[in-house]
Amino acid sequence: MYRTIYNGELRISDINKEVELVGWVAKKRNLGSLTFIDLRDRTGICQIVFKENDLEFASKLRNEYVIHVFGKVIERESKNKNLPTGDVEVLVSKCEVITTSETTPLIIADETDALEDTRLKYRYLDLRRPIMQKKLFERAKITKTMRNFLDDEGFIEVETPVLGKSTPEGARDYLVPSRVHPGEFYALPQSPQLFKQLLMIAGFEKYYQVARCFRDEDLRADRQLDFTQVDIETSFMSEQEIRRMTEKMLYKVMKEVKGIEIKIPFNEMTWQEAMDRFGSDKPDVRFGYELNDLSDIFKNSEFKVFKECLINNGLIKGIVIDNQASMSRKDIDKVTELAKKYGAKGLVVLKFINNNFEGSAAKFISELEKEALVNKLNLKEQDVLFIVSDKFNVVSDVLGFLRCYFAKEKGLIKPNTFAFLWVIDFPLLEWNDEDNRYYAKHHPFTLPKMEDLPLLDTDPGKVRASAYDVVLNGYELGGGSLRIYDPKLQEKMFEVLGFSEQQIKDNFGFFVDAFKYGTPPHGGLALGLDRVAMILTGSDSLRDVIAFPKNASAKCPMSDAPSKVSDKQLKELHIKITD
RNA sequence: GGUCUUGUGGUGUAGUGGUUAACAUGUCUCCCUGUCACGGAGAAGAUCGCGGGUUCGAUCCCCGUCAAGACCGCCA
Repeated sequence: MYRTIYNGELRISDINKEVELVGWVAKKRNLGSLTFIDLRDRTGICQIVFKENDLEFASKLRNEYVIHVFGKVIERESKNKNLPTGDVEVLVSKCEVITTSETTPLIIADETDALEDTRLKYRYLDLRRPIMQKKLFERAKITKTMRNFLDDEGFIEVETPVLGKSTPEGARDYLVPSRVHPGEFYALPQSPQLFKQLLMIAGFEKYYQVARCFRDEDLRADRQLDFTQVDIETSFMSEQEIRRMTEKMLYKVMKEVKGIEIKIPFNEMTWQEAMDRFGSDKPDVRFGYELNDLSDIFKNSEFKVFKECLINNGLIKGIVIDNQASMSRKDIDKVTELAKKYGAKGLVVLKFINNNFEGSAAKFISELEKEALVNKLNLKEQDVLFIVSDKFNVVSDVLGFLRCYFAKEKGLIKPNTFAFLWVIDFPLLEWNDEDNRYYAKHHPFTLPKMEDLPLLDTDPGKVRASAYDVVLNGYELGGGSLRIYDPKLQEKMFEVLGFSEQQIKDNFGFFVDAFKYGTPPHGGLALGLDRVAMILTGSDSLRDVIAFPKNASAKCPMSDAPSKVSDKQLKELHIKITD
């Protein structure tokens, strides 16, 4: 036996107990004939004291040594109100060094000085920091709460294969070469989509899985190569029922993990409304700065930029930022640069000062237009109006970004506020100019809205889907849909997407076959567990809630993966490196 | 694939066309009986990412390269 109690659990009620403790030396304070050591384990730290005969031993102890301590719990002469264990300390009677430690390359404390690269290289030390442990404990609690909820609701957890079949749609697949079948490859799942639908056909009715998913795309602060989804599928449930159930689950998570009672049901917004008002299909609704359509006001504009935009079926929209008129030429240039990054050709900036507009484009605005703007936008002194004129997508992207940018700049985003939202009625399809065809916005198995079915032949881009996303603070937490269960409709979908008979057979043959044998209406959703954990722990990056993440260039700085393999391995896999 | 930013003792930063390369923290030694970001005194520790160029002289300017970060593209 190593310990009788955890370090972080010692309290005044333990006084006079003889205890055994283990842990890491977090800090040593040598006062001459008295030495204090903060001993850390996963529960926290407690102070141990060395006196008299033990002082020589204490002098040999260094940070991060693992030690085994025997002693008596005593009340402190001077207490520390900042520590849960601050009323007591352990007077050492015997101490053993279990293992020693070299000087660590980073400071093991909540406030470490190391950059992320160093932290990832020595991740096992980074994870020794109490704040990192707290985040992973919190993540585990989120998973556990979800599992408990789904178990209680009668769901069965089923594991689906990691080695599967490559599918053409969606993200780039991670491929795994087959040794037994030269020239053939497995793909790692981007999601267990097909399998969970097959489980519905099999008749399980309620399935879930905490599933690892893989996508070979570039990383971001909120994107990893491999990530975890809480994947859910149900039979015989309506869209509303699935949403209500998801809300109940998130309610429970928020209550048990954060102690916050969120409002359910969540607000709902159609995709069209989200795009029109916020320029995003995952809007952060913790602040305003909504988009306004100004096309009408400028319909007779003499301003060349606006005029040409409207002729080319574009539109003119703007956002109003309050108390922003003090921004300098330099600030405006910076914001314009950012806008260009999101595809804008330019940005019209109008300051509202002394009941008039200032800015390089102000001279192109007629008196009539000015009046209309002031009335429509309810402008106040020192407001600044940012206008973008372009195609719908560009206008939305740019203004959607700018509203978030200014909200951050102005500190409108308060920590520990959570704005959940459903975005519903997504478009079924998305046109791709490059490939000159439609792609499924969600995936090819998404059920179109029944009332929009006739449009599938006449105007496929207008068809809405029974698809929904749950959004939190501007992040897409997850999404789902009802699935097609009529083989004829599925055939039609493949047709609209431009798949040939052969392609369907090769890629989805087994799946299409299964639908011939009695398919229940079904649907579900998948929640990005990493993102939920990131937001609930108040982290800026997914990497803070994943134990061993990849860095931005898809490498693991600790293990140095990916790495070269031997010629022997390559030969077995029938693979040749060409460049 | 692209844009931008960064690279200086173990760690994190400052700085300069000619320096003994600065500061904090960490490390080591000595002193200290109530510390808890302990305090005091001292010491060690850096080919200024790598290669080339400009220059009498480059850590500094230029080019290339490598590495890291943020974002765009991409992520059904």
